[in-house]
Amino acid sequence: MELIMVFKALSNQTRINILVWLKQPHLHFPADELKDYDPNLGVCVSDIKTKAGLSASTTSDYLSILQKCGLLEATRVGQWTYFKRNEGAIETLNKLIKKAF
Amino acid sequence: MELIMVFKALSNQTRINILVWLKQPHLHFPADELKDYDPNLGVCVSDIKTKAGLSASTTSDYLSILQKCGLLEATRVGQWTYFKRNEGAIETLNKLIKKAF
DNA sequence: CAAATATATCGATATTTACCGAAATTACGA
DNA sequence: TCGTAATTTCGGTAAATATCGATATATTTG
Repeated sequence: MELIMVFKALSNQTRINILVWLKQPHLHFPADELKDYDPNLGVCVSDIKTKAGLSASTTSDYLSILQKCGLLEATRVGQWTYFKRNEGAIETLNKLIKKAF
Repeated sequence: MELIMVFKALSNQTRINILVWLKQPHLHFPADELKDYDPNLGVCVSDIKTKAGLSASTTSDYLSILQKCGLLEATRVGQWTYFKRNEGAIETLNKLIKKAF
């Protein structure tokens, strides 16, 4: 995990929000608004797009940025891509930050 | 402390380095290369500039960015400005990150 | 297979950031 | 008070990031 990549990923309010929303999906994505949700897989791109109020392309970009630095994991199921937090990586990040700083 | 400001400040390798260097100044700024060092005040801009290999203006910019988001503290003594880590803020940051993510 | 849906990728433009050198500011010392 | 040193501020240019719409790629379904 590249600390600087993580910090770049997190220097955008929407990307911070996505990480927070995905901590408790049921809280931030009301069930009746969710097109698709599987606790094991996470939330699909469209639902995050709607919540963030961004275009599909930007949303896809953001999720990809968060994934590439390790904070999110993606699972493709049919036409959907579900994203969820990589809790292990987030814990590692906390330790890294505590150690480095 | 604005989390996003901190992340922006840290999305630059040199600024990350500065924070790490200032954790143990004696280790990263050999005594015989230090123009000025006071454990209570920190390290002066010129010494950080030399270590970072950047221009004076960029170094000043970077230090100011780190200071504005709360990670560093500055003390002006005569013609020198000494910078040191704000350990309290860094601890707060760790807690904030742990809580938010 | 054709149409529809979800997502990803590809330019394109606007904004932000990275850095620099020059100039301004402040402090010191002869 | 003049010259020198340390730092900051001020433009300026180059590179990176933000964000979009259009297009491309899968996948599902009629």
